[in-house]
This record gives sequence, C-alpha cells and structure tokens, in this order.
Amino acid sequence: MTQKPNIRDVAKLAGVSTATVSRTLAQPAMVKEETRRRVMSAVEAMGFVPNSSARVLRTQTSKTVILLVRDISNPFYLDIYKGVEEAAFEAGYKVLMGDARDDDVRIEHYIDTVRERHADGMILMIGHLPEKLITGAAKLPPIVVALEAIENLELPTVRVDNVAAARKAVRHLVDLGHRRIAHITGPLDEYLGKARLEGYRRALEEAGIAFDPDLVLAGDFSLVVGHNQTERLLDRRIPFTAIFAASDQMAIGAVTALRSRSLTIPDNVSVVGFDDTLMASMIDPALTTIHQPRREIGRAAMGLMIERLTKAGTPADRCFPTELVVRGSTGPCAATVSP
Amino acid sequence: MTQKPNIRDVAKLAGVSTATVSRTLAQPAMVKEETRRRVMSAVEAMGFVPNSSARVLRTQTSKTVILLVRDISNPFYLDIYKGVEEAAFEAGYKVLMGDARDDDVRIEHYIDTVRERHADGMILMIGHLPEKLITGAAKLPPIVVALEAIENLELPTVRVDNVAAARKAVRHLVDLGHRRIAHITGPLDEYLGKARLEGYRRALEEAGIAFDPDLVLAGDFSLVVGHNQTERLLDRRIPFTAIFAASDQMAIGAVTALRSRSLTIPDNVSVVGFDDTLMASMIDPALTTIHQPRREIGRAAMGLMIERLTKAGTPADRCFPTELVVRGSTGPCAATVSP
DNA sequence: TTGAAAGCGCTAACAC
DNA sequence: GTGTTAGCGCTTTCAA
Repeated sequence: MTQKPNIRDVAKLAGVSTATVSRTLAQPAMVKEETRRRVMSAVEAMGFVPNSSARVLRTQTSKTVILLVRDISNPFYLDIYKGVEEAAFEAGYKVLMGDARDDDVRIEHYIDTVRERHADGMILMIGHLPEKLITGAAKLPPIVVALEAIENLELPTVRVDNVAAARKAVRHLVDLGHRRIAHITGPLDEYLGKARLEGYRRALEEAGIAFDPDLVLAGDFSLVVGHNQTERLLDRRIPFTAIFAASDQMAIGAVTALRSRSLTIPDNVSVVGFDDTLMASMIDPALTTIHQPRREIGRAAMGLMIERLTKAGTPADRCFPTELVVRGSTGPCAATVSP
Repeated sequence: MTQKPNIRDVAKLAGVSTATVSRTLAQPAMVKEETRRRVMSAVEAMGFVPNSSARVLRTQTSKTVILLVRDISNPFYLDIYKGVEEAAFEAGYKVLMGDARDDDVRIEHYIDTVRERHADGMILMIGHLPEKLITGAAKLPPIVVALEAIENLELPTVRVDNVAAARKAVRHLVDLGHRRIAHITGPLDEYLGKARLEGYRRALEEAGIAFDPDLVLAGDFSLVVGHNQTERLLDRRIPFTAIFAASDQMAIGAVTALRSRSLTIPDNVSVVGFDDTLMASMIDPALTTIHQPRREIGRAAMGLMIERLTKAGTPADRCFPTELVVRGSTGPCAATVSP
C-alpha cells in the first residue's frame, strides 16, 4: 500500500464496514470494545489519517477559524494570536492567521476563504470592511470583532474602553505638569483612532487645557509615520513637552525622531505609547504605555466565536480593563521645547 | 435563496449544465462568450462562491501551504512570512502560519494537517522533527526547509552560510581588539546552534585566540535566556569584553543584563547579535548584527515548494548571502571587565 | 451493535 | 462548445 489509505482500505483490513471505522474514530463509545480494537490496529497499521476535505464536505464544518489582523508585523497581535490559539486548541479548533495589510482585495480574499467553507468563522482585528460587504452584510459569514469596531455593523465584540484608556494616559502627563501635549493619532476614519483622540480631548478638557489642533498629528499606528510626524512637529517649531502616541510603534518612532534631534527622554520630552508591546519595555528609557490583557482578549474572542458557531443567537460582548504602566519615558515637565 | 447556493443552483439559473459553470470559472477560454456572460451574471446574482472542500476532495490539491516556524513571537519570522506570502499569492496559493513552540505534539498536528490534504505542503523553519517522523520519512508530505536543517533528512533547502556569517561577526570583534569574546549559542542539538558555534571557533582560531569553554553559554535564541546567561557570566566573574549572541533576541537580553549591572555598551562590553530584526536597529545603542535577506529567503522557499509540488524530481537548494551590519553596540576593546 | 447506501459539491472524462 | 455522469472520501440515516 504505497498510496494514501482511505476509510475503505481500513474497513477491509479490519473486516468491518466503513461506517464502523467512522464511528470508532468519532464516537468510540458506540462501538463494541473488540471491534474498536480491531479497527484501531488497522488504522495504526495503515497510517490512516481521515481526509478532512471529505469530512468538511459532508459535515459542512471545518473546525477552523481565521484571525485577520491589521498588520501582522505589529507584535501586538502575536499575544492575541496565542490567546486565540489556546482557546481554539482546547475546543478542537484550528486557527489561521491572515494579514489584511489594509488592502480590500486581501480582506475579501480571506472572507471568501470562509465562504468556501475552508473556515467556519473569522475574528477580525481590522477597523473597516470593503463597502460592498457592509451593504450585503446579511451574507457575511460568522464574525467576531476584537478591539476594533466596524462602522454600521453590529457584531459580537471583545472591547476595551479606549476613550478611558487614552484619558488615563494623557491625565498622567497632565499630572506631571505637562500642558503642551501632542497626540499622534491612529487612523482617524476608524473607531480606534477616533476613540483615542476623544480620550485625549477629554483629559485636556478636564485639566482646563485648550485643545490645539496643531498638536494633533494624523498617524496610522506604524513606526515610520510616528517618526515622520514627530519630525514634522519639530520642524514646525510648535512648542510641546510631551507626546501621546496611539500605539507603541508610533511612540518608538517618536523616540527615534526626538533622539536624532538630540532631545532626551524624558528630560526634554515625555512620551507615552499604547499597547505595552515587548519593545516598549525593551527600549531605553522604557516606555510608559497602556497595557491591555492581550492573551485574555484573544481567548475571549475565540470564546465568543465558539458561542456564535455552536449556539443560537448573538453572544454578548465582553469588555476588558486597561492599565497605565508608568516607566522611564515620562517625567515632570521642565521647560517647553522650542528647538 | 437564503441558503448558500451551489453550482447546481447557478447552472439552473443560467440555463446551463454544472460542467459549464465549472468551466466558466476555471477555464473561461473554453466557453463561448455569450454563455460565459450568462453564467457570470448568475454567479454574481446568487453570490456563488465555490466550495473549496469539494474541489479539494475532487482534485486532491488544496493550493495551500503551511509555514511552520520555531517561535511565532520572534519578529524574525514575520518578514519571512511576507516573502512566502507574496510568492504564494502570485502563484495562487494560500499560506497558513503555524507555531511549533518546540512542541512535538504541535508539530505532528501540523504535519497531519497536510496529510489530511488541508495543505499541499509545508515550509519548515524548525530544527528537528519528532523521531518517528524521521524514521518513517517516506511518508512525509512535501517539505521545504528554510534556514534550518533537519538531521538525517535530505530535503530541499534555502540556506545561508551560518558558519561564515558567525565567523564574520566574531572577526569584527577581533578586529576591534577583543580577545575575551563570549558566545551565547543557539540550541546545540540542532544545526543552527552548532554552525554558529563553529563559526565562532574558526574566527578565534584564525586570530590565534585559544578557545575557552567558560566563555560559551548554551542558549535557545530567546530573550530571557540571553539575559540569564549573561548574568551567570557576570556572576562567575569570568573576564570578557565582548559577547556574540546567536540571535538578536539573546543579544538584547544580554544588553539588558549588562545594563542592570551598570555596564555601558560598547564602552565596557561590545555586543553582536544575529538576524537584524527591527528591534536591533531600534534599541540604543543599535545592535551590530548579521543581516539575512528575509523577504527573499521567504520568496525562495515558496519557490522551491511550488517546484516540488508541480515538477518531478527534487528541486535544487538555494543559498543566500549574509551581511555584517555594524552599528553602535560594538567598539574598540578598552579594558577587560572584571566586575 | 453493525451494515448498506445515499449524497455533501465539485471536476473531468467522455459523449454528443 | 456543451451536457451527462461517475466518483473524490467521508458521515449518517435507516434497517437489520
């Protein structure tokens, strides 16, 4: 037998029907002990592995879930993935991670993967869907959203309070005496960017600090944009003493930009990030940032997905707390920077 | 039609046979223009997406490849993934990334995924396979190895010259006047760890420096082990002026350990890493390290896989050059550290 | 407790 | 150029 054996080969060798082999593998309790033993040794002998396509075709369920993230090169998603994968593994599911790269074609491609029944559902960590998918939302496969929000679409979601978290971050700077606080935002056409900007505004308002649009720089969570926007800020000679970036990646970009202009952190400028990625604690000085329980968020997202897949009705949203982690990148406000 | 439509539904609506629908989608040239148009509009109207399980079952090929990596939390693999994904996308393949975590059960699980025909083949970036898979190697699915090597198994491989690269790294330190150079190794029961250690030895030999086993510390590429082994080295009060770590992660661990003992880099100790990950250029001082063309390596690995899958015979190995990137973490040898 | 047999949705060989 | 049809390998009634 050089060919890959199928269930019929095993059945023949064990002297039973294919149905019995199938049962032995899926519901051993239904099969008499002796028969089961015979079947199992035939399975062993032939190295039989059931063909999952045939099973999926027959049962219409693939026990696989896709985790679609905004940008796979952001280490933030790795811990989410681990949480998702753990919960999935425990429930007998597999996880595939996909990289959306902010590209509608890629997104549709992954949605089709689910439609093709390659996967049962999809955990989204992206802030928008292509227009046509939203208007035809009725046809969307099972989806759970984690940490993001898709406009005009009500979907089971794992959330954190982004407004409150950003407010906490900025308030920390205010408490240190800063009043000229710049903000490098996330994408402002999406929930995540908007919510963190809103938290920034509220913290200023509470402190009686006027909102200055010149201090708000549009970002996209990426390191290089954080770097460039900080340079722009410096070039425009707008005075500021602190930066709140909507992601650690952008905060680190800001740090490198400040350094290249010979500014020290936190003596000249305090910097706060968002996410508490590994790199935040690695750089020197370590980054003050907002921590989110990534592993648990991942587990919860997979939990909602399983609920969505196995029970009727829409599962209830889950909400997780965030935490301000104070490290070396923030300090008391000394003098205003005007390079 | 609230149910998911199948090819029969489309055929009925278009007034053709299922075969024609199938052809229209797979080989449009074979279908008359007018028929094709009718079919396509039926497909659109019903939102038909072919069921891939059925196709896989029928064609025995899934157009999917698994990329199995040693540790998904090492950012090194992200760029590899991107290269693999690009080449795959162009050839109409999909890529799934799996996390081996040095866990035989997980590895077998992924191999089974291929056996189940969920994927056509597997790109390995792990340094060993479970014993039983190696002895039964004849039954292994199509595999390409990237950057690693599996003992007792000849498989199509994308390689770099790890011995030469490590030698280059250590020679750089020698050229700076260092003679007491410590080495934090990779896993010494695997090719990658052994090869880099070998390069270290050769560079010392060439410089007429005696090999001192006390300066060799067993590692596993992880940050935390790099940190701990450096602490151990310091605790043992063995004099050294430089460290060559077999991965950036371990080099960064070494940096944090040195810092926590108030040693400065490179004034007290020079540090060299391996991989040139993003973090290497981010930390301060930036890390001197070995660069590997990750994206191209990923593309090449997928290229070999496609060759393996579509042509007869074993594809030829590919070899890529490495490059020493000198940054701030290495400097002239001043005095020997003896804390 | 087991077997026979239908059929999941698709593709490809063959017939027209 | 297009239709008919036989399975790919499995699970799951239904019957025994």
